[in-house]
Amino acid sequence: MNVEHYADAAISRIAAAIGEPARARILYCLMDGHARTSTELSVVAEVSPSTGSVHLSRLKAERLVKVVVQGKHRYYSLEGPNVAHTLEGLSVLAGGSRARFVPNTPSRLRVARTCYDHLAGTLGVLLHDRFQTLRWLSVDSTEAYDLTPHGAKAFEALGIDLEVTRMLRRRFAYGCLDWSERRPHIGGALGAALLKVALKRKWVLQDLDSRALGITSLGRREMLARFGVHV
Amino acid sequence: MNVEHYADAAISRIAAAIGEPARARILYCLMDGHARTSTELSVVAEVSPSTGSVHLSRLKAERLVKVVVQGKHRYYSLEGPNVAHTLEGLSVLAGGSRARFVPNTPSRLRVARTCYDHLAGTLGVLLHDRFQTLRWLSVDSTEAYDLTPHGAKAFEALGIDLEVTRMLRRRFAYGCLDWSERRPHIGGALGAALLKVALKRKWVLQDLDSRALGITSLGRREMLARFGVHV
DNA sequence: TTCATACTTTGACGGTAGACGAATTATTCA
DNA sequence: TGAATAATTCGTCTACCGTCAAAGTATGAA
Repeated sequence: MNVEHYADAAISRIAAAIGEPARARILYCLMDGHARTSTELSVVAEVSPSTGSVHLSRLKAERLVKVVVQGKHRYYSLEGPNVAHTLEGLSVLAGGSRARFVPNTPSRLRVARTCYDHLAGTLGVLLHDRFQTLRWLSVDSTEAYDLTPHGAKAFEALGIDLEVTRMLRRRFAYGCLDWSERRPHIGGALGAALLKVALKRKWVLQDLDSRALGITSLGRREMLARFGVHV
Repeated sequence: MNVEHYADAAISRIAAAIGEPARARILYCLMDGHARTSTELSVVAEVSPSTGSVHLSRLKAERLVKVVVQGKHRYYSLEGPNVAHTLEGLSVLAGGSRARFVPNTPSRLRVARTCYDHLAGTLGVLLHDRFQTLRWLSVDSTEAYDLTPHGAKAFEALGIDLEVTRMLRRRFAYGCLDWSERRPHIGGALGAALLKVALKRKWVLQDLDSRALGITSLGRREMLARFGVHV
C-alpha cells in the first residue's frame, strides 16, 4: 500500500487533532516539555475530566502525546521534539504578518523561554553564537553540532556529564531554529542539559504557566563571568 | 491586547483550517509551489466548485494561501515557504514511527522532489553539500547563506541573473531542512532559481501530480560534468 | 475489605461545520 | 450587446464531533 498517496489524509488527521480548541490548549500547555496529569490538563482545556480524557486518548492515538502511568496518575507529555517544533511552526503561521512587522511577542517570551526542553529566545541565541565564537561548538549546518575539546571542558566544568548526555537516545546537539529570533539556538540533549543546569543553579526561573523564563541577577552575573554574555 | 495569551486559540484556528480533509488535499496539492485555479482545486479536493470556493476563502482568511486574479481566473497558491514547511512538519508527524524505522517514502520522492519551489530530496542535499565543498556557498548556520565569488561565477555561468535574484522580496538563500534526508538543501531565491534552470534545461522533469522530479540522462551527465555529483 | 481518588468508557444530546444546488457577480469573446 | 465561462454567495440540510453526567475500572489508603 502506497502511504504517500494518502499523505494529505494523514496530514489532515493530525491537523484536525491539533485543531480542536480544547486539544490545542492541552498541547500548548505541554510545550514546556513537562508532563501533566489528565485532571490538570482538563482544567487547562476548560472541559470536564471525561471530555478531557477523550481528547487525550485522541491525541495519544495520533502519537502527539505519550503517557507514563504512575500508580493511579497518568502523566501526559508531548511525544517528542518533532511535535513541539511543528506546533511552533503553526504558531508562526498563526502570528501572521502582524508578528513579522510589529513583533508583539511579550518581551518575557522573547528574552528567554523554553523550546520544548531547552533554552530559546534571545538568551538561547546569544549563548549559541557565543559558544561558536569561543570555538566551544563546532557547527556544521543544522545537523549534528558537536563540542570541541575546549567546549567539552567548559561543559564538564558546569557539572554536565557528557558521557551520559551522549548516551541518551536523541540527537546530541543541533541548531534549533528560533521563531522569535529567526536564528538558531542549541537543541538536543546538550541544550536540555544546559537548561537543566541553568534551572538547578537558579540562573533562570521557570514560569509556572507559560514557557517564559526569568533571568535572575545571579544568572546575569554568571552569564557574564562564565560566557561573556550580557543579558 | 495580548496576542500571546491567545496563542493556543490561534494555533487551533490554523490547524483546524488545515485539518479538514478537502482543504488538506488542496494544500497538499499546492505544496509543489504552483498556482492553480479554483475549479482545478475543487476537482483535487473532490468537492463541488461552490464548496471548493468556500474552502479556499477560508484558507485565504487564515493566510495559508494567496490568490492572484487574472481575468476571470483566480490562481491560488501557498502563501509562502513557511506554510510549506509547516505542512512538511505535519507530514513528518503523520508518518509516525513507521517512517522513522522503515522509510517507505517512495524512492521517486526521495531521490529528487520539489520543496515548495526549490530542489529537495537526495539530489538537493547532494548539491547543497557539493557547493559547500567547492566553496561556492558560504554557510553560516541555517540563516543567510551566501555565494562566494567563485560560486557567483558558477551560478552566473548557468544563466542565473544574481542581480535580479537578490532583488526578489525573499531571503536570498538558506539551509532548508529536508525531512526525508534530515539534512539541509538550498532554499530561498537561489534555490528557486536553480530549480528553474534545471527544469528549463530539462535536467529534471516535473511530475504533474506530485512533487516528484525525474532526473533525465542529460541531467545525470550535466550534474557530473558541472558539479562532480553522481546521481 | 471497604472507602476514596484518579481516570476512562458509555450513551444521549445539541450545535456547528461542511455538503450541494440555485442564483448572483464578474470577465471574456463573439 | 449578449452568450459563455469562472467563480462566489446564499439557503438549506445532514452528519458528525464535542459536550457532559453517570457508570465502570483501577489503584492506594484505612
